Amino acid sequence: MSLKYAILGFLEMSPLSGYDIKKMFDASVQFYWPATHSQIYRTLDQILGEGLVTQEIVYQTGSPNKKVYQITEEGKRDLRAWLTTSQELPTIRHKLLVQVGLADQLSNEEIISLLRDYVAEINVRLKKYRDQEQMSVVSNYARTERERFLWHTVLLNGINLYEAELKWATEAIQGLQQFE
Amino acid sequence: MSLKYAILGFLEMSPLSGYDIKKMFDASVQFYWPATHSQIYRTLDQILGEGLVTQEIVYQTGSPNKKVYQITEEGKRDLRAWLTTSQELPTIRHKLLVQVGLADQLSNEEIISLLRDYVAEINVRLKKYRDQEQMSVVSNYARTERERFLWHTVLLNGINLYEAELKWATEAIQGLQQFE
DNA sequence: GTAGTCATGTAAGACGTTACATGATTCT
DNA sequence: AGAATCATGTAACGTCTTACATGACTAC
Repeated sequence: MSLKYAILGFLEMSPLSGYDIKKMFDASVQFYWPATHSQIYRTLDQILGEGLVTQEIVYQTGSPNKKVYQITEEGKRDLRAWLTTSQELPTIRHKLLVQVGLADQLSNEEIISLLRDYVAEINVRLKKYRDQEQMSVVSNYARTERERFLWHTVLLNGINLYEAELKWATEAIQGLQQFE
Repeated sequence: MSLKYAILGFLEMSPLSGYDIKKMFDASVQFYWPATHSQIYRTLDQILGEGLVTQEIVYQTGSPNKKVYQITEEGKRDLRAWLTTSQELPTIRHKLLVQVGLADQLSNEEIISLLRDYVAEINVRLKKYRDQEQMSVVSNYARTERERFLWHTVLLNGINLYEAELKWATEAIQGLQQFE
């Protein structure tokens, strides 16, 4: 149930509709906490039931009506409690590693092809991270210098991680060549 | 459905019971593809129905009877097809990063405490990886030099990854100190 | 005696993905 | 004419986790 807290975290900055929240996910936490709109709408219903948010229907002409959510005092307390609780290490389900571990029945070319595809996808991902860094999507929301620093720290994590993967993959390709 | 292929991969090395498979998961892929026994038994039932494995009941005295599974030709074909298919980048759901992104409402001490706990858990994890490297659990199963290399490559991935995380976390702690 | 290993399973619930469904407005 | 944006939702399905359930044997 971290989706719940990510949503509460955004609502703590300002009241938002489900649609707005989805956009904020895509513009920021997308890569380390993806969420679909169905998930978001369901979770909003749930936390509304728990009294962590209130809902206000905004009638619009030209665009569809929307439901704007606001965090309650109870929601803030709940969020704060979660934010100060240490979490367990993330579990990564890494298909490529499963493949590499079982790959002795493949040819070198086949394994290298898997690794090269991985490298290519990582480069795409890294570019997205660097674009985010440039555009500073997040700066629009960040209210303090410290908050900007925190978001930047989060971004750096992704860049570091994928650079480490890149290094690993190229070394693996090189190492494989001894089995020609 | 990668669990299915991880299981087929193990069965490709030798016939095994569900219990054996669970032990092999824990001794090798544990950190990048965890699985519980309920998941494994259900998946075995499923792939038995698909004709990818055959089942033989081994009656024992002293220990409970067991069901030993063997991969079929169809299973081997299916496995091979999956092994040569490029997978999408793994999605990591990283709670700590969600917390850090929303952490501006916390004090420096509170954030640093989160990061320190993270560092501590990573050190535990790294130790497990290094033990695996020493004990070479996998060497017992590896039939060729190349297979040993592949398993080692997989292990290295984890070590690289967590070392990158360690570096990131210590830098984050340092960076935070400018907001005293 | 009590904890651990061997060995299997079921059931409920939490969480996530994909597809289906609608409909006005605006931009190209 | 077609695509994108705004805006919400439901339903089915797939996957994963946790708890419940049993029972003999072995080692301390």
